[in-house]
Amino acid sequence: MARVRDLLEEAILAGELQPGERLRAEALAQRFGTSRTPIREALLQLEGQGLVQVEPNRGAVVRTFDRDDVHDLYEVRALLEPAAAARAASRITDADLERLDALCADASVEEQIVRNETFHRIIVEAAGSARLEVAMRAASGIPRTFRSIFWHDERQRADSMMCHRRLVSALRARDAALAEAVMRMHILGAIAFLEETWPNR
Amino acid sequence: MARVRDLLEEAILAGELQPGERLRAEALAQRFGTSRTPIREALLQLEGQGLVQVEPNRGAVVRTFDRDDVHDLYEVRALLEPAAAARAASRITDADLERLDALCADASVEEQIVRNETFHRIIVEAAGSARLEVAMRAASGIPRTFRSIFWHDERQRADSMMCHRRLVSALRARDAALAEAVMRMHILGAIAFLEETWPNR
DNA sequence: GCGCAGCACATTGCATGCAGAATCCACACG
DNA sequence: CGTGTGGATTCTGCATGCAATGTGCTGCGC
Repeated sequence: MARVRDLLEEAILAGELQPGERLRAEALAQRFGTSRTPIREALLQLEGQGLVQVEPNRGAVVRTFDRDDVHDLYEVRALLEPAAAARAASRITDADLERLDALCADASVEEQIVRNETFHRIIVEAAGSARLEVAMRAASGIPRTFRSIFWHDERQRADSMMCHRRLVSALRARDAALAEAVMRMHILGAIAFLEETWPNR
Repeated sequence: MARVRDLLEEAILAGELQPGERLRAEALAQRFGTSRTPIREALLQLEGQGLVQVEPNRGAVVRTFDRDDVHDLYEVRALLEPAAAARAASRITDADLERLDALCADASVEEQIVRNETFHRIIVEAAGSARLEVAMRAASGIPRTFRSIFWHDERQRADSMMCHRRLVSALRARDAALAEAVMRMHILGAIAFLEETWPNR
């Protein structure tokens, strides 16, 4: 079932299953070569991650995101991730620092969107707080198309990469306050960009 | 199934099913008068709330909480709830303010533990952020015995009630900054008490 | 032509059977 | 007396059938 859940999650994040799309158990079961039971279980788990909406007796749909949802989500990230970065500063391993470094290398835009997710996930995991991790999981899942808004803007992309590099050096220096500040700037910057690009109502 | 999940959740929070206790599907199915299928589904959902640990092919247990887990949990709350209070200040309805007021009335210690949960839940819901709500749900579930540590201390209990009352008046005055500050003090106070009462290691 | 009732179909929710994994216990061996 | 191995037993994970709920369509009345 974990396999089915991960495949489903990936299909939603990748936009293969689009927001608003009805998720019929039988169809998904055939697609993944299982029965309806593991599908139901996966859908319930993904509901807990905010990716899917399940209504009793009416089935599941991929959750839709409007501008306010995305804004909402980034505000929660702005609360959690700076704290994660601060905690990570004193705990992150050299191996993870290497991985973060590698993720800062140049790449195509599509590649960067995926790398960005990995980058942030490594930091949250390095914070070593199980609760923080589940809270982030609940808060951060969103189809990549919604993030691509940020990554297709030249300046915003450059800003992000700069923040990432500075984050790595702050973490390497074990400077919790700096890591926290950079992460906060990084996310608040994204919110500001969102508000410019996609003004409220 | 929602019914089964809520009953299970309540049984865990109430301490009826104790931390570490093995949760066998068949036994729970009999207890709730259903089959194993809805039980499995409920367990998976509760895993997303951090109340249960499910290991593939090995079954589910009520999650155990040690001092560090509780500390961890309160640190995440310290990040989320002040922001929730700030948002709630401009959105909370008069009806909810009344309910909060009512929850501040004197009551037995047991009653206060339950009321405290309701009090905080109302504020988080009043914040009107779906993501914040699920993040809090992921972060805040814990059997009540662990909270009773706080509520059985005379001074800590008085402090908490004072914070609650000041929160209500800040919210009523629509003072976001004050509500946020009071909530932060409330939770950091709890953390400080935890560190005094149950020192690290 | 429009709206509503009733029916047929699609889909979910739950119970149950079965295969396979994990656990437990007895017994043999060092 | 402790340790390891084999088999019986328990339990989970999944597939499937069936009942119940929801949906959409057809045809009838207006």
